[in-house]
Amino acid sequence: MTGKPPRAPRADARRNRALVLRAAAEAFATDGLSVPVHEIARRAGVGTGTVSRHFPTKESLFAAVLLDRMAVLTARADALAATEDPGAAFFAFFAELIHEGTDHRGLAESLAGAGFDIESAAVEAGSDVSGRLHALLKAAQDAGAVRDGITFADVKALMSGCLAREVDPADTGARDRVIAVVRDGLRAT
Amino acid sequence: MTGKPPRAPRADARRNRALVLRAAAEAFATDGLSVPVHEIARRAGVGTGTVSRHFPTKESLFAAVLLDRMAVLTARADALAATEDPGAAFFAFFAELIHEGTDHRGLAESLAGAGFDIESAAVEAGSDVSGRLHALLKAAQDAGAVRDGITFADVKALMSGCLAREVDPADTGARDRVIAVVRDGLRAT
Amino acid sequence: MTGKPPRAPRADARRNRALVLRAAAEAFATDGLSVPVHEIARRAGVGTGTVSRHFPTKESLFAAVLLDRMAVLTARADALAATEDPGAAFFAFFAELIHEGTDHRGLAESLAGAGFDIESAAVEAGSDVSGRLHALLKAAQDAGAVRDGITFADVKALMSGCLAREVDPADTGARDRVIAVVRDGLRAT
Amino acid sequence: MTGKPPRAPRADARRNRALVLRAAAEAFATDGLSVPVHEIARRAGVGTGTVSRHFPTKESLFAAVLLDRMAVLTARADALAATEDPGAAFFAFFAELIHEGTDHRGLAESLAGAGFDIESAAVEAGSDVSGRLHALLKAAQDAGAVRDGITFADVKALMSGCLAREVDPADTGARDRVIAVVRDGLRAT
DNA sequence: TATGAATGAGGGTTCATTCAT
DNA sequence: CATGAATGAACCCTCATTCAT
Repeated sequence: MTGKPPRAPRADARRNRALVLRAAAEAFATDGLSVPVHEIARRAGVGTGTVSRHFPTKESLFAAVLLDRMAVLTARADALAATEDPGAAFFAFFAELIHEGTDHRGLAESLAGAGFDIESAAVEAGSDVSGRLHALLKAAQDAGAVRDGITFADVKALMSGCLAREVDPADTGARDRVIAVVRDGLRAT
Repeated sequence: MTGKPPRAPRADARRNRALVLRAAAEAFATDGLSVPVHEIARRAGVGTGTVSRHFPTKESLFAAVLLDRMAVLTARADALAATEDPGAAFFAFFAELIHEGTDHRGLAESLAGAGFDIESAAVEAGSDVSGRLHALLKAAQDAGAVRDGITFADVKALMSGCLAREVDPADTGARDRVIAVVRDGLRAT
Repeated sequence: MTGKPPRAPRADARRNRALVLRAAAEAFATDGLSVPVHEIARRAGVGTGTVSRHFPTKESLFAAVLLDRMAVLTARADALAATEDPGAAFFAFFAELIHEGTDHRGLAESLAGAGFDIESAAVEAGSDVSGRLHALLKAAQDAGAVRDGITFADVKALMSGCLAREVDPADTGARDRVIAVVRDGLRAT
Repeated sequence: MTGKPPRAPRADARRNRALVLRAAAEAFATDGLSVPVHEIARRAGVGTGTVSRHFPTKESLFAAVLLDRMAVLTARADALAATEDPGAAFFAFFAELIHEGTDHRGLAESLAGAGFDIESAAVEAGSDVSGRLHALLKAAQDAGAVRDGITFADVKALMSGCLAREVDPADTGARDRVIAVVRDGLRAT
């Protein structure tokens, strides 16, 4: 009678998946994309096979790590999109993305073109932080809060600059300073 | 006495060194830091052993590649430092660095923290593009052309943003647009 | 006394055993011995643990698959042994074995010495198709229908030739042609 | 002046290549296709990388092993083709192929369809033992020494039978007995 | 008893570096 | 000095088997 509909995943499987995801996020952030899968498994306290079961390839694991963060960010973007000031919304989301990515060496590497393609990772998983950012940008431009001519690609590049490792992760002031520079530069003249 | 006075390198050795350096610059730029040493040797038309002889490690080869470019840039910085407008000098050098690094995937990766540490590579080789940029920055700040509080690290981060692969290398306009944003953001308020 | 009298297996256990056996036969035949146990479980619609419970190792599963077919063949051999013409009986059984094994990639691989040892698999399970074939061979030789000197091992080798994948499974003619060659070659001179 | 024409391989490289080839032939023969590359390297007394350098994939190594033997056989076939009796030539070559393959478990597995595809391995390397056998077969059929209707595929299947591991490699008599059966069966009626 | 998640050894391959030629 | 073959650790991934649920 129960047939074979995809049953809910077992509790331990879910827990391990989460453990792996957390360990991977940390490992990618700390050591970059070149961290061995083996090391991720070790940190998660599981066997390498368990990692592979949940995430068939290393790339898919990275995609999942990004997705995990992105889910939160997507929601945040939607909330901001509903506020009154498009310019403020865009810049707030921009800053949030930066703070999110801070310390994440893997993310920075991916943005820089080393290792995996970040955009395809996001697409693969169906997330759309990019889309949200794009929309917020357009709204801000329509409202005159961001100078015309600036493209979405430009914004992404500037983002990657704010995420650069040159900015001391422990130094919140530095991060904010760089963000401020970009923000002021983006404002309409 | 006859021991080991640093004899002048043989002519063929010098030529090979140059061949390797050129091939490496191209390879790192095109394929990123993960390009095999073997491939660099192939492009240079020499054996892998020759590469290793001149540059004991892959990292030292990358450092040498950077250094090579840096030598040119250092001279350019000195010329700019002698001009009248410190602000213009700084921004010109900044833009020049960006254009220099454009298309250089290895450089972008290194800036993003993937692979080798760019600063230690520079230090190792004794070059001082960083020092020049630092000095130009300071002069510009003293002249009130760059807002106070901005640190050298901030500038490097913003540079890496301008070098991000998101900016289409073929699209000069895009590159300049991003540079303009950063420049305007850096200007004193 | 209440210890462990070999209780009759539960109905669902028996059914699952049969499901696994059928799926395994198909899988081994189609994909060869290297088919993953996981895949067999999937085809059977059971968990991998269920497969392992009934057949502790992959090899024992393969042995069981062979045994299953062998049971039918043993009966057939006994029927043929009761007929009048020993030569005809032997050759008929020989052909039957070939047709049985046709298309069975796993069987062919096993005969060729890849993967599992077929003889020990049969012995392990107590089946005796080999014994039947052996007996029929001896009778045929005694009747002068098969040349002397031919051993049982020779016959098995020739069988494996008739089962070779070079013979197009879809081409009944080819199969029969090869069988005919072996039959004529085996006949007394 | 010498430019860069493919220079003759170094002496040690040639020696190692030969060592690997010999070790591989032995290993494949003894242990079958599933023998680890690592084990082949161990037997050859070289590192695993050396094996990979000479033979980029395991399959290419197997192909080379076959090719090595095939080169000899091709020459032998050509010699036989020049003799007077096409029937004798065909059967002699057939027997030679069998003796060649005797004991070679890897070859038998490949013929049985496990592991690598033997035909494509041969083709890849440009050898054409198959072609030679085919030609000898046709000539023998034209001369009336082999019954009509028999195809090349039939012959290959029967060959694989003669190579079956059931035939004790140490028992030359057994091998010859099986070959005789096939030969007599193939003769025109 | 059934499940399927977990295990972890082992697979083939790559590549920076060394060293005999 | 130049060469490029040799090295072998390390990589990611597969899968037969075990065991908690």
